[in-house]
Amino acid sequence: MIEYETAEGLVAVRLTEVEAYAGTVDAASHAYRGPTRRNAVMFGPPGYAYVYFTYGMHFCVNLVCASSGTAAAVLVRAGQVIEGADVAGARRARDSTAGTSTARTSTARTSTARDSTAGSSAARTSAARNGTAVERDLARGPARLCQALAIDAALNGADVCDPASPLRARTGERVPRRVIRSGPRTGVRGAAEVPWRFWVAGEPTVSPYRAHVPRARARPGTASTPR
DNA sequence: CGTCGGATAATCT
DNA sequence: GATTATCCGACGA
Repeated sequence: MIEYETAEGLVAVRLTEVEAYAGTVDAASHAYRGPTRRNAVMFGPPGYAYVYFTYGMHFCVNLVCASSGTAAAVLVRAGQVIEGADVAGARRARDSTAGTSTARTSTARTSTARDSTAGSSAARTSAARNGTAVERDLARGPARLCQALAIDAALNGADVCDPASPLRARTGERVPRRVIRSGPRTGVRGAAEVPWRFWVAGEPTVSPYRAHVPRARARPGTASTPR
């Protein structure tokens, strides 16, 4: 489990999906080419958060795993929000509507209905609230998880093993070995065949797998000059 | 359901 | 200047 406590409240996530990165010997790792300013935390002692910013808009969080000098870390990819779903949902709604026309979200005030755990298939009432899907997607993916927890660059280097730290990793219920699956890591270019993505079978909060897609950006010279 | 392209800025060469 | 450990909305079936 990973949890973060702020003035807005506590949000706790039970992890269902992670990815391992092996540092300088792993072509998929940010540490592959040696220490830099960005990956410095990974080369430090274990038990700290390595937070990076990517695609110009997203944060992702790793937990550093090996002792100083070895840049091994685990990317926290997805999980189930088990506490503070209302806070997490408000953050997600806020952030995703940043660019759209609708600035105010009607769901912000009535988000107390998070009781559903039984087999009720109710939900998709009309267009207003589709609570089930929203709840499932709260932390489904590394950037969404950071959004739900409000993790940003300020938390890079945070001590996640200190119980007094606002951001902390905690041991939860043990997952039986046989329900853990593994496969290639998501969206990475180098060492894509290495099966170091791990997830809990059958969990709806596990993010969909996506292979790396090389993205050739629009031509620098042509884009800005309409004619 | 599925695939496709745009957004957007820190980081490294 | 190119690339990116991503997400979202649009569009087609």
